[in-house]
Amino acid sequence: MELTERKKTILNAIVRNYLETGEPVGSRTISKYTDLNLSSATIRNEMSDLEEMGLIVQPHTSAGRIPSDQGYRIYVDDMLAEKEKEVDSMREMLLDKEEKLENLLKHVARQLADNTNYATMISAPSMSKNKLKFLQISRVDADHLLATIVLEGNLIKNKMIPVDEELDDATILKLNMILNTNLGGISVENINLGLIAALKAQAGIHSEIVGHVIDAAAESIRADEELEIYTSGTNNILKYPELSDNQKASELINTFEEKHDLTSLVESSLNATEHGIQVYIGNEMPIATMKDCSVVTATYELAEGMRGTVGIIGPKRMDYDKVVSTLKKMMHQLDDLYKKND
Amino acid sequence: MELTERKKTILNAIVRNYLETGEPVGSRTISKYTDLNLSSATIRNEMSDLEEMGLIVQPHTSAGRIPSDQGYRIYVDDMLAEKEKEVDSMREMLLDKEEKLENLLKHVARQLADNTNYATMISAPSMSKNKLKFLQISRVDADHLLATIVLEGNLIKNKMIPVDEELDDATILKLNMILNTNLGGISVENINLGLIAALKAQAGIHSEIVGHVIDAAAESIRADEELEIYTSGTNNILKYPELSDNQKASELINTFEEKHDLTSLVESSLNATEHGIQVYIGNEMPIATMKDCSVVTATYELAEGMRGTVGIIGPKRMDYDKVVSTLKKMMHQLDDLYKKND
DNA sequence: TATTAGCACTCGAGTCGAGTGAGTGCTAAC
DNA sequence: GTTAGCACTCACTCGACTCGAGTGCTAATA
Repeated sequence: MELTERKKTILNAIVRNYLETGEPVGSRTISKYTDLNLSSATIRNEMSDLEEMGLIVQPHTSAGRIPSDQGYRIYVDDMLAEKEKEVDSMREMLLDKEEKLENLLKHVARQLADNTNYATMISAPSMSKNKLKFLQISRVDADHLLATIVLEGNLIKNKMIPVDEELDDATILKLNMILNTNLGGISVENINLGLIAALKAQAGIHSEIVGHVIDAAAESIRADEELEIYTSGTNNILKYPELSDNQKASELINTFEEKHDLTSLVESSLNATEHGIQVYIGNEMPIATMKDCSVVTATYELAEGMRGTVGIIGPKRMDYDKVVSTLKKMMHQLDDLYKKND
Repeated sequence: MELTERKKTILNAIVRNYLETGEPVGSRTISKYTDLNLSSATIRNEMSDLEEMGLIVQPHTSAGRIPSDQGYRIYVDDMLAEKEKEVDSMREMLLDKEEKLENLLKHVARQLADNTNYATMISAPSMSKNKLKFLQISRVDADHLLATIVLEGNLIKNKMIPVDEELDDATILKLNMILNTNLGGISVENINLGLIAALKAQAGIHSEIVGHVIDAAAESIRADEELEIYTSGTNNILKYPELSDNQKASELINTFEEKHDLTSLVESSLNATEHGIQVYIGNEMPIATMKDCSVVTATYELAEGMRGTVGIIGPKRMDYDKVVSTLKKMMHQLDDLYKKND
């Protein structure tokens, strides 16, 4: 069966109405809601078709219809196409460019949650493509060295390295020289075994320490990779009856607190090459506990390769329109912020 | 009216029973539950007295009784006195001593949540009494210095310092010397204006940079002070009907996510000098959103002055007994961990 | 004097059935 | 192709009713 223009109009009307009320919507409502000037009976016929096409469903006989995941999908795709052109003004969000990255991210998450009344998440930018800018080893006490690693974008990592023998200043100086000349400007993912071997050869008897530093670099970056996700507005979930069922809500809240599961969403979103905004509806989601939710994600990029994901999580009947606008706005701000910052 | 031994037994029985079932408990139940061998009628008389004394309340006429905050208080105090002696074996919790502090704390929070089925929080240890161990300034690029600060216990802080003029190696070496000789071994709270002035004098034309480093030290430590609290098991709140009312649950979850409000609890607990364990019941709590909860807190100390708080948050009818045991056990482990580690 | 048995009373929770209304599908007429 | 009309479905509401756990009071008992 073909999805005629009229069917599309009716589907849109159903989705919109349902987004507002959260109640199944009936034929009579649509017959008044649209300017199609059709009687409820006609609408009923069309709705019957739409149901057959799998775009709407009836929770039970003699109830109105609600959109299926597929129905939402069509609505959302249309909306996104529409949004493409639209330049859109909304309440300015305040971002302070002087904040530490961590605080900035938390701030973004909170602002989005406050603006939308949904739960939000943001992942720290992935560092693996980021380049090493500065490395340094310092002697902290008799049996500890401190490795300090600065990445492009001035992100800093530290790692304590236990040592058996105390190193003298000259050795440390030499090691620092070796590290910086060989690794400066190299991206983390490009540090390969050959490079490591060459470094160790140069370090001579202290090759072990070089190994530690490299491990530290790799490890501390990878550790972050896994887990740095900030969330906000988790409690908003309880505002939507369809999610606040105890069992579901509990699982959702746990997903947000543990954060681990959210990484799959982040990855999925980062891998999607299309226009920044990505929408996952119900079962399209890579996370099982979220099958009753929708998520709108966007990808931001602070510097070459430093990309992260922002996501807004709500019920399937979330206000996609507003969420997409808000996200786009936020993305612009983040972009601006970085460009000025650099 | 006096709280006779018999009344106390009955009160205890009521509390215990209510902790288990969450239902108001009636006189007949108690008459069987205790070995007092009293008829329900006698119990009723006693209960009537207990109610008059404000230790139990009736949710409505013709319902059983439930403990009031005051009633819980008596029960808990008794229990704590009892626990004082008890050495207690329970399922070993796994703590890996090699973890980063942050991960260790998260781990502790999660373990406690898993073990108790309540929500948990842990504050990072307060640093202000901690001593500076090692300071260092490095030139990262033409217009940025990196200040690295290591505290006793090997906690590391970093701060980027923008500079106008590029400093030569000799100057940086000199500044590092000044910083380490003057500040090494000093606790953060003991850095006063006189000391700062002396430092700046020594630094000569680079006094501004010294000021920045000190600011960085103070600021980064204070910033942590405010906010480093980790939570786990927030979703457990929804397991208890008396808390999972939408409005209350939402506020609670928010308190846990924003974490800011939890600081008052941390402070209150740190200030209480008594035997490590502290119990807050209902309105005794410094946090308004938690007036239907109880919190059991414990204080841990990793090093001289580095004290933090662990808290377990549940409904007023939480299993105080188990919670206290679990907390004590955890505290021992943390203590052991540090002593071996050092 | 303390304890107990007995009884009337209260009140929340659950069950049942009738009534209501929003909604559908189908059919026949326009 | 559209519409009016009608029978039918089904969740929801609401009041009447029952049930049972629990209380307080009184009078009898040890």
